[in-house]
Amino acid sequence: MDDLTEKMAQAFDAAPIGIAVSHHRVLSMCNTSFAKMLGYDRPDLLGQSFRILYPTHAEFDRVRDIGLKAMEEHGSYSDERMMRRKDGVPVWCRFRARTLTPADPLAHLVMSFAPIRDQLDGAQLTKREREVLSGLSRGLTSKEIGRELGLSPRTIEDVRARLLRKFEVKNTSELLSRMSYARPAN
Amino acid sequence: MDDLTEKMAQAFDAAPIGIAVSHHRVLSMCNTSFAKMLGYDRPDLLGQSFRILYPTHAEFDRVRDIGLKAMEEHGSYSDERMMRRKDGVPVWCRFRARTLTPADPLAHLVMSFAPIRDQLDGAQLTKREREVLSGLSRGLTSKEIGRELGLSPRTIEDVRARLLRKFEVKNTSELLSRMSYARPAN
DNA sequence: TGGTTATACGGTATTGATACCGTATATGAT
DNA sequence: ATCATATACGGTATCAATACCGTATAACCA
Repeated sequence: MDDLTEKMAQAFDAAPIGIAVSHHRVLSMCNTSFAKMLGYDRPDLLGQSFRILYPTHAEFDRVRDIGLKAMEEHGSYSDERMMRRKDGVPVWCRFRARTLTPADPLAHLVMSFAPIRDQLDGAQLTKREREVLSGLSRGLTSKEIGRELGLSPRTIEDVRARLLRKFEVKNTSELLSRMSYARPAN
Repeated sequence: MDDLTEKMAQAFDAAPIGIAVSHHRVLSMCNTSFAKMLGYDRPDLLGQSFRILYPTHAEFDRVRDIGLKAMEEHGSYSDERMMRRKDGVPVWCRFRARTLTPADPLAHLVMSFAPIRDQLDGAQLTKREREVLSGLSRGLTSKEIGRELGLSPRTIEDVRARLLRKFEVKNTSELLSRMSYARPAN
């Protein structure tokens, strides 16, 4: 094997950001940063379903279809999401994905994960707050988020109001300018 | 060479985030995302000084000492910085670095670079668009931004509408979720 | 020279966001 | 046990955002 490949493999493993490869939501490769970020050793993770890295099965199901359309069109997608560490502590991450198979995005995915807040901050957000935040960052209205979560739009407004209070911001725009991030260029 | 190394090298290159390795500020390895982000092909970059990737020599000097102390203590460092694309266009990045040689951090660095703003196919934001974006990210209304810039609120709405069209987003929330850290106008 | 875009401003109409009022249940902490 | 908080939902009122209609000027580019 050539020196170039060796160097790339070393850079992969030493990267200051978590990187993982999946095939149909099963992890086939990851670097040390990724494993450590989630409290595992790499051998524990290889071959595992991504299910164990999400807080709940519902969350695992929910995120599956998010971004599928963007990946079919642009080959890439990003958002922010909560991952679950081995000890159960939630980790709030900037997530970026690129598919190598745009026709069937989940068939071969390469992802990067960067923790954006310490665990304490992340843990302070409730499940509902994360779900609503996810919708807001995708530009959905209260009505649309309510439909997605099977709740009254009125309840979404309550949750959003709580988020605004917690982060001491004036409105949703200011909230998202603090919580969100950009899609990777390709 | 074993299959594991091969897989790691593939993941490195397909990662949705720029990754680079340097020895004393000379780039020894990078992935395709990194090269493309800055408008190069990888072979153009290998062996080059990082100098060419910064807007000015002064900026190149300035960032050298930034984070050195943090890396000596923790082995890693992160900030936001401006990189310079081959065509001269500045690119704002979330920068993360890990040193493999804490005693002399710059001796062996592994870095990740994530653009924090969409590239819009090379097109750039106008001065007005940046000014308005800055106001929006601070949660100001059109009326408030208009007052700040000495313009009619109506004009602010025009600029905002243009931003929404350019980035193909539904509303200001989705816009800001992609733009994070809007920079004040220059 | 005409076409495109950015800028700047006016109007109107509809929808969404935000802030209040209220009730109710469940949970967890002091 | 009481208090605080999260959840969930109803109403109303007001303001902002968004999408249209229009005009006008200036810059740049083929």
